[in-house]
Amino acid sequence: MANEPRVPEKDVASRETPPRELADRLGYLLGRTHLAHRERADEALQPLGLRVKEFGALLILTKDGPLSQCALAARQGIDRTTMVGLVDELEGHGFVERRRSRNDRRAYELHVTAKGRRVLKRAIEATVRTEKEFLQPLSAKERRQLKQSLQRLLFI
Amino acid sequence: MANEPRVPEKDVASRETPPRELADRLGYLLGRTHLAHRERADEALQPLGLRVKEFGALLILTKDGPLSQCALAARQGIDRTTMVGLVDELEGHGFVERRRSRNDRRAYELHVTAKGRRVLKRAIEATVRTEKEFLQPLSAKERRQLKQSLQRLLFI
DNA sequence: TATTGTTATACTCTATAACTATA
DNA sequence: TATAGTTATAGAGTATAACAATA
Repeated sequence: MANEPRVPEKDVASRETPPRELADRLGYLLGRTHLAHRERADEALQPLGLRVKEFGALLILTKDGPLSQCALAARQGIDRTTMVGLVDELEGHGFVERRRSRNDRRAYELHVTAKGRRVLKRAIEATVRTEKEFLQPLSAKERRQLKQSLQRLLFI
Repeated sequence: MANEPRVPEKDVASRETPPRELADRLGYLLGRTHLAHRERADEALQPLGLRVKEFGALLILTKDGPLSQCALAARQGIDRTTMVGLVDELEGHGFVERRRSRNDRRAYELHVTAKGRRVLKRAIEATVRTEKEFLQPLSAKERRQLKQSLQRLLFI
């Protein structure tokens, strides 16, 4: 059975008075920035029938697919039992096809459909636009440095 | 009744292969960085009987208290029904006291105890240390710029 | 025996609705 | 009527345990 939550969340970013005591703590800044950005990204993806998690799955499958559900789950860092519902939803929208693998008949090969590729293209455009708008307050140089710093923190 | 979850989460930051397709997307970078940092912060706070949310509450109460539960909830951007359990936990540890307000006998005044102030001092030290370790890969200038950029994105 | 996909189940987090006591 | 705190409840998200089919 597919998950069908799709409930519009409250605007977390604007519903509270910013606590001055926390405004200089890295954890607070990261958390609030992440939340604010994800809200806008989900908003931009909603008309396409995607959320950020499904967008990520579609992106990975398109670049590196076909993959099994287990392999995809590992790539996204989620449990394989959670992946069932995620693929149900992608398949329900016609973005992905489950094909039994010839080599290993326990596993599926997840194939992105033509419709899936079309929606991914639009989703990429939408999220690139969101990112640009979100980074508006920063100069081009500051944007580059922000992303570089985050990458260094993650991948070093 | 107080919440007593306190379940050690999996190490989300290290359990997956970084998908190259996502490594340049702002949303992915913010999400992973936030998660990785919060894991370390929760780890550092756990011996003190705190998690990041309770740490924030204690911080706000110490700087701007006494506050009512509603006022504190508004400051933290959470629901007042959720605040009940949070204060239960803080009171259970002896970090905070509920005193009936004289002016408005429906409301409490939340007072930080001496024990609460002691633990907050240690919690601040622990999280400052965590932040420093986390930002290690960056130069002093890069750290300043990272936090400044995040603040600009949030508060402008 | 181990692994893939699946279901049932449970746990965490959080919010809504409804209650009480005060205002 | 409205608000502070509380409880019961429900929903969303995600994980663990157990199962069938296959390796």
